[in-house]
This record gives sequence, structure tokens and C-alpha cells, in this order.
Amino acid sequence: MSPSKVNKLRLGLCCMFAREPIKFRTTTATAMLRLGKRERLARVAELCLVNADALLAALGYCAAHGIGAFRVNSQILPIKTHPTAGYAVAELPGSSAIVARYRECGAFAREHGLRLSFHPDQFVVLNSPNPRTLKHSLAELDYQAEVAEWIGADTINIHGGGAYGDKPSALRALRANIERLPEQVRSRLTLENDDKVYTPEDLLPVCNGTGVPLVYDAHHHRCCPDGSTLEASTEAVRATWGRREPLFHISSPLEGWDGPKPQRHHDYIDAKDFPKAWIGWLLTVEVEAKAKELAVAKLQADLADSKTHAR
DNA sequence: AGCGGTCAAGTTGAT
DNA sequence: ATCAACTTGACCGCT
Repeated sequence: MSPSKVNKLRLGLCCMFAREPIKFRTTTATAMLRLGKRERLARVAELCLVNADALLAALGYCAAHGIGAFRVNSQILPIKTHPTAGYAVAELPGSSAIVARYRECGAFAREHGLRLSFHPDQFVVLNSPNPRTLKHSLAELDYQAEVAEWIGADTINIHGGGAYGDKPSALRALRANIERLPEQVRSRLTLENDDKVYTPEDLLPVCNGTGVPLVYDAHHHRCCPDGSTLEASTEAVRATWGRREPLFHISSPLEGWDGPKPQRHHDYIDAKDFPKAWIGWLLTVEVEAKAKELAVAKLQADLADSKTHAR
């Protein structure tokens, strides 16, 4: 295979660094609510600005080390949607400088061809029957879409949510709620197969029906299989992206595939776990491994190695 | 500086 | 019933 084919594939780093001294800060709602509103907003504004600087540093690291994508931490604006300690960006002292700093991150990413994504955490459940959970989920998506617009992130990736004992019904609820999303969220939204409820085959009809692409996680598919092979799912999933560059996830099991909890992530990626069917395509693969940038570097080297040493 | 308790939130499955 | 797992331990107040 030619080097140019391999080089179409870019690896992504998720949220944080293991060794490199680049840190994102956060706080707790409890601590902030001990303060008066004025002081609270000042403290939060400081963290938002510090995190913008950290993001710029993170992007600089990626650009310098051939890492083509970076996933942004959900707490980059700390406690943004908390019911009582949350805030609007415009309330923060120096808000225009904060936004300007994030837009600088966006400009840097664009100049260096870096792809940015968000992955709202487990509390964002678009098919929850609990109206408060749904409302909060929508608020969280709005917030992440706001920052995504500043920095030019093209994906906000979530899981299918709960099954609530009736998958077809839960999937209908998911689809209905996707269709009601505001454009700035929906245009970036993606769904990902998870490790215990929703497989690619479960989600593909929702994706094909709504135009929301599917983020294919090979590790989750191995933990929670359906009737489809990795190769067939790769093809079906790729089609949900249309002309956009697909985004996939890779990780390796902490204690092997036969260990007690194969869904737990290892520090590094075992090159044998990296699907050969993914090599040679224009594709982003986010590396979910605890050793973070060290794991990306190792996988870069292993993939380059498998290219030069004929199998 | 180091340490232990705490932290906003949902859902599932293992124990 | 409790708890760990999930993209990830980090923060805070105390000593």
C-alpha cells in the first residue's frame, strides 16, 4: 500500500494529556455557590479564559506532532449548564475577550487543518422519558454548540441513550427529539454505538432517517455485537457521512478481550485491534486510551511500521 | 505540600 | 442494594 493512502488517515487525541503539561481547569458547583454571584462569575470567567489558553496550547501540540484531531472536554466552560450555578457567557466579566480567545483557537485549527469535536458525557440523554433530564440535555447541547461555533468544531457526538425496556420505542423517541433540535446543534450532531445498549444496526436507521452521521466505535461493537461484521458496519457507517470525513473511535481492552471487563480501556492501542479495513481511507480516528498523547504517538509509529514492513 | 473527602447530572449490568 | 463504568480524576479545605 502506498504511503499517501495511509496518510489520509488522521488520529485524534481525546480531551487531555498524560505527560505534556497542558491542563484544563474546572471547579465544582458547591464551591462556586459558596460565593456571591459577582465573585462566582469572576472566578468562572477566569477558568474559561485559562481553558482557552490551554486549548490553544493543546492545538499547538497536535499541530507539532502530526495529530490531526482533538476532542474538547465538556467542562471547558466549567459548570456552564448547572441549574443554579450555571451562567450565560454574556454575564461573565470580560466575555468578549473570552470569546475572542476561543475564536483564535478556531483560526489556529483552521490554519493547521485540525479537526475539533465534542463528546457530551453520559448525562446527555436525548431519549430520556424524564422531562428534566431531556431539558438539561438540550441545554448542554446548546452550550457545546455555542463553543463549537466559536472554534469551528464540526461534531457533537452522543450515545443513543437508554433502552427503558423497549428499544424500538426508545429509538423512535430519539429520532423525534433529534428532529426538534435547533440547527446549530443538529448540523453537528452525531450518534455513536455504545458498549451495552445500541449497536450500529440499531442506530443506522435513525441516522439514515435523520441525516445524522454515525460515529463507529470498533471497541464498543466488539463488546456489544450485532449481526454485522466490522467490515460491513464500516461500509454502512461510512455512508452516513455523505461527503463529510467520517469519525471513528478506537480503543483496546485493559485486560484483554477475555478479561473480566473487556470494555475498560487500556493505556495504549494494540495495533492488532486497529481495523485493517480503516486503513487507506480519508478518515478521523479518535484514540481512546489512557496514555493519551503517548498512545497516539505509539499508534502512529505502529501504523507507519505496518506500512513499511510488508505483511 | 500533602491528604482525604467530595463532586451536578443518567443508565445499565455486575456484584 | 450498592457500585463501577462511561472520553477523563480534579478540586477544595484541612492539616
